[in-house]
Amino acid sequence: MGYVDGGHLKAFIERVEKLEEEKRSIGDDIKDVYAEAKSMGFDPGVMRKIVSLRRQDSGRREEEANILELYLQTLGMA
Amino acid sequence: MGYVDGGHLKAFIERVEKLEEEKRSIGDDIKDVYAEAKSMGFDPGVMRKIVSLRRQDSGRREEEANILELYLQTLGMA
Amino acid sequence: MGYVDGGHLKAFIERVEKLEEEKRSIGDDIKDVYAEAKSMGFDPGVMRKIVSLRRQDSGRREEEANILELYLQTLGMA
Amino acid sequence: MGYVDGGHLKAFIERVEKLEEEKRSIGDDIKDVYAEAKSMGFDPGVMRKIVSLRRQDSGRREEEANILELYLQTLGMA
DNA sequence: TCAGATAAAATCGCGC
DNA sequence: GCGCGATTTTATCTGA
Repeated sequence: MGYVDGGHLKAFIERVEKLEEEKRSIGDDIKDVYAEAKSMGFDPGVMRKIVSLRRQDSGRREEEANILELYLQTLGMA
Repeated sequence: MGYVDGGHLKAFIERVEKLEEEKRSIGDDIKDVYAEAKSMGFDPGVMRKIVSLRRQDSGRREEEANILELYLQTLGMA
Repeated sequence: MGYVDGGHLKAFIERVEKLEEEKRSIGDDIKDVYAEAKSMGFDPGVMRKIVSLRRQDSGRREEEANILELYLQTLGMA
Repeated sequence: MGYVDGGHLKAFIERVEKLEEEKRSIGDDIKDVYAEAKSMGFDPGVMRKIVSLRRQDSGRREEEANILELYLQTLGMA
């Protein structure tokens, strides 16, 4: 122990950093969309709520599917 | 008063949702990189710390470190 | 700058640590409840899902109230 | 098969929810302490770091710090 | 600039 | 012991 393959480590770190940069860039794009919408008279706060509610909806649907499956498993095990 | 252009609103919402989906996808890619690194013997926890350290603006980091140092000394922990 | 009231700082830190200890203790109590339920034949996984869904429900109700208020404000401003 | 004792289940769920409510309440208390400290001129961010440092098991902290150091040296960042 | 809300990151704990 | 998911904590962002 004590040896580290610096070349590989560096490559991994840089891949992560590149991906994080892309992610940040998309985050900026999202902000731009809200700004553009706002400039056209839409309320960004309301828009964010809508997006959030729609996200929760799909999340909840998934959860419900999961719990259904769990119930079936539980019954199947009994 | 009270009129909302639903067509434009819908388009904006969908653009945001598409971008958020891409963002999530990149997040998954990042997880994959860490997993791959781990499978080669690297410690993902430490790698994350490195990425985090590099991400922080060094100026602010030093500033905060100084305050922390001061507090620790005050508490007799340094 | 450079002076820190160590007495007050220490007191605050200790208050936080005491509260965190209580929080951890309650977390343990929760685990105990699940364990007890499991010993009586209930499925902890299913129970957690139920608790989670009920929590989401109240959260969603709040969010819907928020968005309603936002809409009203938006209309009131128009 | 398929029978569930709803009375007991409901009781367990409610015990969990009550405990979770208490936990949330203590979380709020902690936030209050930080707010009060801030109002007296302390830096909450730094205070959180101190609490975090004290919480960490020092043995494990040293272990991880060593690996981090090794990686940083390998990358030429140390 | 600050508080409050939102989202991201790190950590923790469970089940497999 | 490992991955996965939930929780918690941190950081960012928005609006006052």
